[in-house]
Amino acid sequence: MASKDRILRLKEETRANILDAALRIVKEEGWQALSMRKIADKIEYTAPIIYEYFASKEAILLELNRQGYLKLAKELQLAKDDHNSPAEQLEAMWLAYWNFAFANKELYQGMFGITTSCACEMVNKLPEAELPWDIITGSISELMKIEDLESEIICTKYYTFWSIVHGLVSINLLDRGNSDEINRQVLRDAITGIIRSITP
Amino acid sequence: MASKDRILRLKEETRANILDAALRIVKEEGWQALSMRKIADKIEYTAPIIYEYFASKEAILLELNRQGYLKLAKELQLAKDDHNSPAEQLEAMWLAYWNFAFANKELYQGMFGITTSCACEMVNKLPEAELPWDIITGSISELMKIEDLESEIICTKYYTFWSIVHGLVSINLLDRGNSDEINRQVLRDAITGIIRSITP
DNA sequence: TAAATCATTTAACAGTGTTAAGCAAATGTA
DNA sequence: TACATTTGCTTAACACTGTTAAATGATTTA
Repeated sequence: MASKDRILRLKEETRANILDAALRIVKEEGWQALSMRKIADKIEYTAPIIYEYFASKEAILLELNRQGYLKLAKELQLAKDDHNSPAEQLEAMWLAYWNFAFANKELYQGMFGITTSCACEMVNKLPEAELPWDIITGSISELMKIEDLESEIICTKYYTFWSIVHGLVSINLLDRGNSDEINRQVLRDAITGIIRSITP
Repeated sequence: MASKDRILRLKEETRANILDAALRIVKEEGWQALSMRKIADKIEYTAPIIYEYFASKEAILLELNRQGYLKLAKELQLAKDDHNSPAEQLEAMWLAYWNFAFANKELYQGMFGITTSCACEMVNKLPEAELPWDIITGSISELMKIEDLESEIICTKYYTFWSIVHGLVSINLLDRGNSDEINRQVLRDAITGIIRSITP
């Protein structure tokens, strides 16, 4: 009886190992270099065994992204909890978003890269309460004193925020035109600018 | 003697055909589906012939991107020429940028997609006068009454502009959270906001 | 007409994701 | 203990990828 548990635990472990190996390869050699056989090598198995844990390579990428969204949500929540006023919360959250992107470059590329079009579908499959979207719009609606989280105005403001931060992030991920500090300042200016513009 | 010319002309033509076929495949089936054999099929040759015209698949992608940058620059210049004041020029140019992105979705993805890291290196290999960068910073420096196009302040403002527009574009390319009109309005607001903030 | 060059194709290599078949060890059953 | 069954894992294979070398057949040159 208990051996069943042990086996299940082992299975869960190799599943985690697969994901871990995949992410390690991506960090070392980039998304392009990720292959099933390389993953298998890293966990000291042969390739077909992976299909016992994931239906396809795509499924592995999807799961990595899912974990990325959860991780991002967790860090946003952490940043939010550190502050009381919605304005401070928003600033802290978008800075946390920025930090997440650079601390997890490859993950972020997978999650929000233009070519990986799964981002949208993926986001919708996550547990609602833990979505980055909800955590942030909460503060926006509080700041604007609008109850309905799904209202058009909240949605628009959220997208404005997201666009600016994501734009800065992605341009820095591919070009790094300015120094870190300058870009951080641009980010800060943009964020406080929007916050001011939506503060009643 | 003249036959040499004819042959050269034919060669130039098939080179263009290769690029054309590649872009058509990408538009029909996405970047992921692009393969040498498919290109060869479309131009009614076999795959190895492509290597007479391009060193590798990567080289084809690079050339497609190059053409994309030139096309974008041309449209920016066109938009610029339609207006006199630098403020109007900037608004028109960023709207043209936005329109280019959606009229050439796949091309834009290739040019500025996070995962395709060639964007930065590519841009630097283009004839200077025709770079998007130069066309836009010209108007910024005129508006701010600063001579030096390479000065830090101009550079920063350019990146601020670019980040916001690119952010809006790329999020709309993967999510389309709002309607077209709303996003266009967000874009307009953002652009006029920055223009106002840098107008002396 | 013979030689040389050119354009193009076929065949092949190493790699990819994925599936099916096989094997060998562990487990369940009598 | 002996047999049957399931499990874990590997080998072999398929269709595809980018790319290269060799072979072929047509065209130009001498």
